Amino acid sequence: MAQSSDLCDCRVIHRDLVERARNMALAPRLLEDLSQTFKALSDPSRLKIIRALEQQEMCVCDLAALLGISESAVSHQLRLLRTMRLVRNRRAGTIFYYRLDDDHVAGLIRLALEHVNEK
Amino acid sequence: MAQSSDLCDCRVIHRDLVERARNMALAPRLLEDLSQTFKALSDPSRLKIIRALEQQEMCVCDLAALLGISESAVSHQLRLLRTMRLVRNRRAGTIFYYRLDDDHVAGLIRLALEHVNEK
DNA sequence: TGCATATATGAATGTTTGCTCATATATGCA
DNA sequence: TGCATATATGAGCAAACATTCATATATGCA
Repeated sequence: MAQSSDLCDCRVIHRDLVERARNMALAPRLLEDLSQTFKALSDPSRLKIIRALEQQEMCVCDLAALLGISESAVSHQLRLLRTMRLVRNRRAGTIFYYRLDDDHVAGLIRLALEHVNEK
Repeated sequence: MAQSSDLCDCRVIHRDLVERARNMALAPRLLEDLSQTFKALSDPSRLKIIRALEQQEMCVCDLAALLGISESAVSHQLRLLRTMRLVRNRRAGTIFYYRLDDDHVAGLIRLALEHVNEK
């Protein structure tokens, strides 16, 4: 393992800053989860789904009608959102109703909207 | 324009819910900006950069040393982050120091970390 | 002015992603 | 049990992406 030997590169201007940042770096696993979470929010179709579920439970075929894409496509996206624990579902017969998993999701959308609107 | 004629599809189970969600949908432009913002946060390299800049200003070559990737790659990523107004820079001679653009960025990271940690 | 340094930009490339189509599963009801 | 409905899953493909390499720009200094 390159300990901090890779800091010996002459192109590093501020070693102390680099070292400090390195010490406070997130664990690789955490970093990966974080990026996957943001990635799940980075697609317009998935954002539309989340916005809709902020207001009400909806089933797969309703979401497909809302977005104007196939139910298969919606199902694929919902699986991804479920994997990231952004949405969850409940079964009612053959129908699955989806809703947001927790409050963080809506919070993230709200904060990002604030950022975008502040031009 | 398909008014609400596209709601006549027989696969729509709950027309009222679909209609309500449609009425509250985000403007296409806003939706696109939102997804681009999250996309900017969805890459591990860019997240490392942002985490580092949460603590201190840093220049391009320091960030390259920290991440272990080329300065060119860092520069490309910084341009993307600048475009999304997530970071900004100041010039000091030939060196550019980067920092976070506003408080929303750190807030988004904090919220997403809460979500990820709540297993 | 001319050279060195620090960063930016463009083209090229291997990888990832979102959708479609076809097929599988699982529940409800006759 | 057998068929219809609602959703899930897998393979395949075009588009988008992150990095590298080569080159361009711009500041500082001799």
